[in-house]
Amino acid sequence: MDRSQVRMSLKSKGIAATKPRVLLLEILWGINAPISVQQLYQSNSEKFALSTLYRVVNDLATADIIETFTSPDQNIWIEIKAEDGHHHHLYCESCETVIDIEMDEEFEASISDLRDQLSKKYNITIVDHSFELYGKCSGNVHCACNLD
Amino acid sequence: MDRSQVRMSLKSKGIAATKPRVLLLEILWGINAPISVQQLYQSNSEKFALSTLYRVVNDLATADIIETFTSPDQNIWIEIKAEDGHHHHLYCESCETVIDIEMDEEFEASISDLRDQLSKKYNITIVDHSFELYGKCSGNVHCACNLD
DNA sequence: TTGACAATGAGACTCATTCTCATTTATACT
DNA sequence: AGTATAAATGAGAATGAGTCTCATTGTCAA
Repeated sequence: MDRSQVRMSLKSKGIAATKPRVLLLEILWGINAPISVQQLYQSNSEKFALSTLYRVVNDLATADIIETFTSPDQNIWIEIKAEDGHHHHLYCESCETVIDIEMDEEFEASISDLRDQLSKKYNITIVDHSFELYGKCSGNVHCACNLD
Repeated sequence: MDRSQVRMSLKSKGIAATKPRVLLLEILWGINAPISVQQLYQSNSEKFALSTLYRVVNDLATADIIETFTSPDQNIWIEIKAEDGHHHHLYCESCETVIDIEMDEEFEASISDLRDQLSKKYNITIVDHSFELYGKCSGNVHCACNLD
Protein backbone atom coordinates (compact mmCIF):
# COMPACT_ATOMS: atom_id res chain seq x y z
CA MET A 1 0.00 0.00 0.00
CA ASP A 2 1.82 3.12 -1.18
CA ARG A 3 0.96 6.75 -0.62
CA SER A 4 -1.35 7.13 -3.60
CA GLN A 5 -3.23 3.98 -2.68
CA VAL A 6 -3.64 5.30 0.85
CA ARG A 7 -5.00 8.59 -0.53
CA MET A 8 -7.43 6.71 -2.74
CA SER A 9 -8.65 4.57 0.09
CA LEU A 10 -9.31 7.67 2.19
CA LYS A 11 -11.28 9.26 -0.62
CA SER A 12 -13.23 6.10 -1.26
CA LYS A 13 -14.36 6.26 2.35
CA GLY A 14 -15.43 9.82 1.80
CA ILE A 15 -12.89 11.62 3.94
CA ALA A 16 -10.21 14.07 2.86
CA ALA A 17 -6.71 12.79 2.29
CA THR A 18 -4.94 15.18 4.63
CA LYS A 19 -1.30 14.96 5.53
CA PRO A 20 -1.69 13.58 9.06
CA ARG A 21 -4.22 10.98 7.97
CA VAL A 22 -2.05 9.74 5.14
CA LEU A 23 1.01 9.73 7.37
CA LEU A 24 -0.68 7.77 10.12
CA LEU A 25 -1.86 5.13 7.67
CA GLU A 26 1.59 4.87 6.11
CA ILE A 27 3.06 4.25 9.55
CA LEU A 28 0.46 1.59 10.34
CA TRP A 29 0.99 -0.15 7.02
CA GLY A 30 4.71 0.00 7.64
CA ILE A 31 4.68 -1.71 11.02
CA ASN A 32 1.79 -4.03 10.25
CA ALA A 33 1.03 -4.63 13.93
CA PRO A 34 -0.97 -2.97 16.65
CA ILE A 35 0.62 0.10 18.22
CA SER A 36 -0.53 2.24 21.11
CA VAL A 37 -1.37 5.89 20.54
CA GLN A 38 1.17 6.89 23.17
CA GLN A 39 3.92 4.83 21.59
CA LEU A 40 3.04 6.21 18.19
CA TYR A 41 3.22 9.76 19.47
CA GLN A 42 6.49 9.17 21.23
CA SER A 43 8.19 8.05 18.05
CA ASN A 44 6.52 10.65 15.83
CA SER A 45 6.00 13.71 17.98
CA GLU A 46 7.63 15.98 15.45
CA LYS A 47 5.24 14.83 12.72
CA PHE A 48 1.87 15.33 14.42
CA ALA A 49 0.38 17.56 17.04
CA LEU A 50 -0.86 15.30 19.81
CA SER A 51 -4.39 16.65 19.49
CA THR A 52 -4.29 15.93 15.78
CA LEU A 53 -3.17 12.39 16.39
CA TYR A 54 -6.12 11.70 18.66
CA ARG A 55 -8.49 13.38 16.21
CA VAL A 56 -7.13 11.47 13.24
CA VAL A 57 -7.30 8.18 15.09
CA ASN A 58 -10.90 8.95 15.81
CA ASP A 59 -11.67 9.97 12.22
CA LEU A 60 -10.11 6.85 10.77
CA ALA A 61 -11.83 4.60 13.27
CA THR A 62 -15.17 6.20 12.46
CA ALA A 63 -14.46 5.71 8.76
CA ASP A 64 -13.76 2.03 9.49
CA ILE A 65 -10.21 2.22 8.18
CA ILE A 66 -8.53 1.41 11.45
CA GLU A 67 -9.73 -0.32 14.57
CA THR A 68 -8.99 0.52 18.17
CA PHE A 69 -9.04 -1.38 21.41
CA THR A 70 -7.91 -0.86 24.97
CA SER A 71 -5.41 -3.06 26.79
CA PRO A 72 -5.74 -3.83 30.51
CA ASP A 73 -3.21 -1.11 31.29
CA GLN A 74 -5.67 1.34 29.72
CA ASN A 75 -3.59 2.08 26.65
CA ILE A 76 -5.42 2.64 23.38
CA TRP A 77 -4.07 0.47 20.57
CA ILE A 78 -4.74 0.92 16.86
CA GLU A 79 -4.19 -1.10 13.73
CA ILE A 80 -5.35 -1.23 10.13
CA LYS A 81 -8.72 -2.89 9.96
CA ALA A 82 -8.47 -6.36 8.43
CA GLU A 83 -10.74 -7.00 5.43
CA ASP A 84 -11.71 -10.38 6.82
CA GLY A 85 -13.31 -9.01 9.98
CA HIS A 86 -11.16 -8.22 12.97
CA HIS A 87 -8.22 -9.59 14.80
CA HIS A 88 -8.05 -10.94 18.28
CA HIS A 89 -5.23 -10.01 20.57
CA LEU A 90 -2.73 -11.40 22.98
CA TYR A 91 -1.49 -8.83 25.43
CA CYS A 92 1.85 -9.67 26.96
CA GLU A 93 2.00 -8.31 30.50
CA SER A 94 5.76 -8.73 30.62
CA CYS A 95 6.59 -6.54 27.67
CA GLU A 96 3.35 -4.54 27.58
CA THR A 97 2.85 -5.33 23.94
CA VAL A 98 -0.01 -6.60 21.84
CA ILE A 99 0.29 -9.42 19.33
CA ASP A 100 -2.33 -10.20 16.71
CA ILE A 101 -3.44 -13.78 16.90
CA GLU A 102 -4.98 -16.02 14.28
CA MET A 103 -7.98 -18.10 15.23
CA ASP A 104 -8.93 -21.28 13.51
CA GLU A 105 -12.13 -21.39 11.44
CA GLU A 106 -13.84 -23.59 13.94
CA PHE A 107 -13.40 -21.20 16.81
CA GLU A 108 -14.54 -18.26 14.71
CA ALA A 109 -17.62 -20.24 13.78
CA SER A 110 -18.46 -20.98 17.37
CA ILE A 111 -18.16 -17.30 18.23
CA SER A 112 -20.51 -16.50 15.40
CA ASP A 113 -23.02 -19.07 16.70
CA LEU A 114 -22.74 -17.66 20.16
CA ARG A 115 -23.44 -14.15 18.91
CA ASP A 116 -26.64 -15.29 17.24
CA GLN A 117 -27.65 -17.20 20.32
CA LEU A 118 -27.08 -14.28 22.69
CA SER A 119 -28.67 -11.83 20.33
CA LYS A 120 -31.89 -13.83 20.56
CA LYS A 121 -31.63 -14.58 24.25
CA TYR A 122 -31.17 -10.95 25.30
CA ASN A 123 -33.04 -9.44 22.37
CA ILE A 124 -30.14 -7.12 21.62
CA THR A 125 -28.43 -6.29 18.34
CA ILE A 126 -24.85 -7.43 18.74
CA VAL A 127 -22.60 -5.07 16.83
CA ASP A 128 -19.17 -6.37 17.71
CA HIS A 129 -17.18 -8.51 20.08
CA SER A 130 -13.67 -8.81 21.39
CA PHE A 131 -11.68 -11.77 22.53
CA GLU A 132 -8.41 -11.05 24.22
CA LEU A 133 -5.84 -13.11 25.97
CA TYR A 134 -3.41 -11.96 28.63
CA GLY A 135 -0.10 -13.66 28.98
CA LYS A 136 3.39 -13.44 30.33
CA CYS A 137 6.28 -14.24 28.08
CA SER A 138 9.76 -14.96 29.28
CA GLY A 139 11.50 -12.92 26.65
CA ASN A 140 11.02 -15.71 24.17
CA VAL A 141 11.40 -15.42 20.46
CA HIS A 142 7.73 -15.30 19.56
CA CYS A 143 6.80 -12.48 21.82
CA ALA A 144 6.37 -9.13 20.09
CA CYS A 145 8.98 -7.61 22.35
CA ASN A 146 11.52 -9.56 20.31
CA LEU A 147 10.33 -8.46 16.92
CA ASP A 148 12.30 -5.26 16.62
CA MET B 1 -23.79 -12.71 52.26
CA ASP B 2 -24.24 -10.53 55.35
CA ARG B 3 -21.79 -8.20 57.00
CA SER B 4 -20.14 -10.79 59.24
CA GLN B 5 -19.70 -13.19 56.35
CA VAL B 6 -18.10 -10.39 54.34
CA ARG B 7 -15.74 -9.67 57.24
CA MET B 8 -14.85 -13.33 57.50
CA SER B 9 -14.17 -13.62 53.80
CA LEU B 10 -11.83 -10.62 53.97
CA LYS B 11 -9.93 -12.14 56.87
CA SER B 12 -9.71 -15.51 55.16
CA LYS B 13 -7.96 -13.74 52.28
CA GLY B 14 -5.56 -12.21 54.75
CA ILE B 15 -6.63 -8.59 54.51
CA ALA B 16 -8.14 -6.42 57.24
CA ALA B 17 -11.90 -6.00 57.37
CA THR B 18 -11.96 -2.23 57.24
CA LYS B 19 -15.10 -0.16 56.91
CA PRO B 20 -14.66 0.85 53.25
CA ARG B 21 -13.78 -2.67 52.17
CA VAL B 22 -16.76 -4.19 53.93
CA LEU B 23 -19.04 -1.47 52.59
CA LEU B 24 -17.87 -1.91 49.02
CA LEU B 25 -18.44 -5.64 49.18
CA GLU B 26 -21.88 -5.18 50.71
CA ILE B 27 -22.82 -2.88 47.85
CA LEU B 28 -21.54 -5.36 45.27
CA TRP B 29 -23.38 -8.26 46.88
CA GLY B 30 -26.47 -6.09 47.00
CA ILE B 31 -26.59 -5.21 43.33
CA ASN B 32 -25.19 -8.54 42.13
CA ALA B 33 -24.11 -7.09 38.78
CA PRO B 34 -21.13 -5.25 37.39
CA ILE B 35 -20.92 -1.57 38.26
CA SER B 36 -18.45 1.06 37.12
CA VAL B 37 -16.20 2.74 39.67
CA GLN B 38 -17.51 6.13 38.56
CA GLN B 39 -21.12 5.08 38.97
CA LEU B 40 -20.35 3.57 42.33
CA TYR B 41 -18.71 6.77 43.50
CA GLN B 42 -21.53 8.93 42.21
CA SER B 43 -24.10 7.08 44.26
CA ASN B 44 -21.88 6.72 47.33
CA SER B 45 -19.66 9.78 47.42
CA GLU B 46 -20.58 10.51 51.02
CA LYS B 47 -19.51 7.03 52.11
CA PHE B 48 -16.02 6.84 50.59
CA ALA B 49 -13.23 9.19 49.68
CA LEU B 50 -12.58 8.78 45.96
CA SER B 51 -8.97 7.87 46.59
CA THR B 52 -10.07 5.22 49.08
CA LEU B 53 -12.50 3.77 46.60
CA TYR B 54 -9.78 3.30 43.99
CA ARG B 55 -7.43 1.89 46.58
CA VAL B 56 -9.99 -0.52 47.96
CA VAL B 57 -10.94 -1.68 44.47
CA ASN B 58 -7.30 -2.36 43.88
CA ASP B 59 -6.84 -4.17 47.19
CA LEU B 60 -9.84 -6.40 46.65
CA ALA B 61 -8.85 -7.17 43.09
CA THR B 62 -5.35 -8.10 44.21
CA ALA B 63 -6.87 -10.32 46.89
CA ASP B 64 -8.96 -12.00 44.20
CA ILE B 65 -12.23 -11.06 45.84
CA ILE B 66 -13.49 -8.89 43.01
CA GLU B 67 -12.61 -8.70 39.35
CA THR B 68 -12.27 -5.66 37.16
CA PHE B 69 -12.50 -4.98 33.45
CA THR B 70 -12.66 -1.98 31.16
CA SER B 71 -15.54 -1.23 28.80
CA PRO B 72 -14.97 0.36 25.38
CA ASP B 73 -15.88 3.77 26.80
CA GLN B 74 -12.87 3.34 29.11
CA ASN B 75 -14.88 2.89 32.29
CA ILE B 76 -13.57 0.47 34.89
CA TRP B 77 -16.20 -2.03 35.98
CA ILE B 78 -16.07 -4.25 39.03
CA GLU B 79 -17.98 -7.23 40.33
CA ILE B 80 -17.69 -9.99 42.90
CA LYS B 81 -15.46 -12.72 41.54
CA ALA B 82 -17.46 -15.80 40.64
CA GLU B 83 -16.28 -19.04 42.27
CA ASP B 84 -16.57 -20.86 38.96
CA GLY B 85 -14.00 -18.75 37.17
CA HIS B 86 -15.04 -15.48 35.57
CA HIS B 87 -17.94 -13.98 33.74
CA HIS B 88 -18.09 -12.72 30.24
CA HIS B 89 -19.83 -9.48 29.46
CA LEU B 90 -22.25 -7.85 27.12
CA TYR B 91 -21.80 -4.10 26.98
CA CYS B 92 -24.86 -2.25 25.80
CA GLU B 93 -23.82 0.86 23.89
CA SER B 94 -27.31 2.31 24.14
CA CYS B 95 -27.56 2.36 27.90
CA GLU B 96 -23.82 2.18 28.65
CA THR B 97 -24.32 -0.76 30.92
CA VAL B 98 -22.71 -4.15 31.34
CA ILE B 99 -24.64 -7.39 31.64
CA ASP B 100 -23.10 -10.65 32.80
CA ILE B 101 -23.65 -13.41 30.30
CA GLU B 102 -23.71 -17.14 30.73
CA MET B 103 -21.80 -19.26 28.27
CA ASP B 104 -22.59 -22.83 27.53
CA GLU B 105 -20.14 -25.56 28.56
CA GLU B 106 -19.18 -26.25 25.01
CA PHE B 107 -18.07 -22.72 24.30
CA GLU B 108 -16.11 -22.53 27.54
CA ALA B 109 -14.40 -25.76 26.58
CA SER B 110 -13.40 -24.43 23.18
CA ILE B 111 -11.94 -21.32 24.81
CA SER B 112 -9.96 -23.51 27.13
CA ASP B 113 -8.65 -25.53 24.16
CA LEU B 114 -7.73 -22.37 22.37
CA ARG B 115 -5.77 -21.11 25.36
CA ASP B 116 -3.71 -24.28 25.45
CA GLN B 117 -3.15 -24.12 21.73
CA LEU B 118 -1.99 -20.50 21.75
CA SER B 119 0.10 -20.99 24.82
CA LYS B 120 2.09 -23.61 22.90
CA LYS B 121 2.13 -21.72 19.61
CA TYR B 122 3.48 -18.50 21.08
CA ASN B 123 5.33 -20.10 23.97
CA ILE B 124 3.67 -17.75 26.44
CA THR B 125 2.01 -18.45 29.77
CA ILE B 126 -1.58 -17.37 29.34
CA VAL B 127 -2.84 -15.98 32.62
CA ASP B 128 -6.31 -14.81 31.70
CA HIS B 129 -8.63 -13.93 28.88
CA SER B 130 -11.67 -11.81 28.24
CA PHE B 131 -14.54 -12.25 25.86
CA GLU B 132 -16.86 -9.34 25.50
CA LEU B 133 -19.77 -8.52 23.25
CA TYR B 134 -20.97 -5.08 22.28
CA GLY B 135 -24.60 -4.54 21.51
CA LYS B 136 -27.36 -2.03 21.15
CA CYS B 137 -30.63 -2.66 22.90
CA SER B 138 -33.82 -0.87 22.06
CA GLY B 139 -34.88 -0.35 25.64
CA ASN B 140 -36.08 -3.90 25.81
CA VAL B 141 -36.89 -5.76 28.96
CA HIS B 142 -33.73 -7.85 29.13
CA CYS B 143 -31.32 -5.00 28.94
CA ALA B 144 -29.76 -4.01 32.23
CA CYS B 145 -31.02 -0.47 31.79
CA ASN B 146 -34.45 -1.84 32.59
CA LEU B 147 -33.46 -3.63 35.74
CA ASP B 148 -33.84 -0.75 38.17
C1' DT C 1 -7.06 -1.78 76.70
C1' DT C 2 -3.26 -0.62 74.30
C1' DG C 3 0.52 -0.21 70.92
C1' DA C 4 2.10 -0.99 66.38
C1' DC C 5 1.09 -0.66 62.09
C1' DA C 6 -2.09 -0.52 58.35
C1' DA C 7 -5.80 2.04 56.15
C1' DT C 8 -8.33 6.20 55.35
C1' DG C 9 -9.71 11.08 53.98
C1' DA C 10 -8.86 15.28 51.84
C1' DG C 11 -6.92 17.49 48.63
C1' DA C 12 -2.85 18.32 45.73
C1' DC C 13 -0.90 16.42 41.72
C1' DT C 14 -0.16 14.00 37.21
C1' DC C 15 -0.91 13.06 32.78
C1' DA C 16 -3.92 11.16 29.05
C1' DT C 17 -7.46 13.02 26.38
C1' DT C 18 -10.46 16.77 24.76
C1' DC C 19 -11.46 21.43 23.58
C1' DT C 20 -10.72 26.15 21.56
C1' DC C 21 -9.60 29.03 18.13
C1' DA C 22 -6.49 31.28 14.95
C1' DT C 23 -4.12 29.56 10.91
C1' DT C 24 -3.50 26.36 7.17
C1' DT C 25 -4.95 22.98 3.79
C1' DA C 26 -7.89 20.10 0.67
C1' DT C 27 -11.08 20.06 -2.67
C1' DA C 28 -14.69 21.66 -5.84
C1' DC C 29 -15.56 25.11 -9.06
C1' DT C 30 -14.34 28.59 -12.22
C1' DA D 1 -4.00 26.90 -12.83
C1' DG D 2 -6.37 30.16 -9.40
C1' DT D 3 -9.59 30.81 -5.85
C1' DA D 4 -13.41 30.37 -2.46
C1' DT D 5 -14.96 27.82 1.28
C1' DA D 6 -15.46 24.53 4.36
C1' DA D 7 -12.86 21.32 6.79
C1' DA D 8 -8.63 20.06 9.22
C1' DT D 9 -4.64 21.22 11.83
C1' DG D 10 -1.37 22.98 15.54
C1' DA D 11 -0.48 24.85 19.84
C1' DG D 12 -1.63 25.20 24.01
C1' DA D 13 -5.28 25.66 27.54
C1' DA D 14 -8.79 23.01 29.94
C1' DT D 15 -10.67 18.83 31.77
C1' DG D 16 -11.02 14.98 34.55
C1' DA D 17 -9.89 10.21 35.80
C1' DG D 18 -6.78 8.15 38.60
C1' DT D 19 -2.63 8.45 41.87
C1' DC D 20 -0.01 10.20 45.59
C1' DT D 21 1.05 12.40 50.11
C1' DC D 22 0.68 12.77 54.69
C1' DA D 23 -1.69 13.84 58.90
C1' DT D 24 -5.31 11.40 61.25
C1' DT D 25 -7.97 7.32 62.37
C1' DG D 26 -9.02 2.46 62.77
C1' DT D 27 -7.88 -2.51 63.16
C1' DC D 28 -6.45 -6.26 65.65
C1' DA D 29 -3.06 -9.20 68.05
C1' DA D 30 -1.23 -9.51 72.45
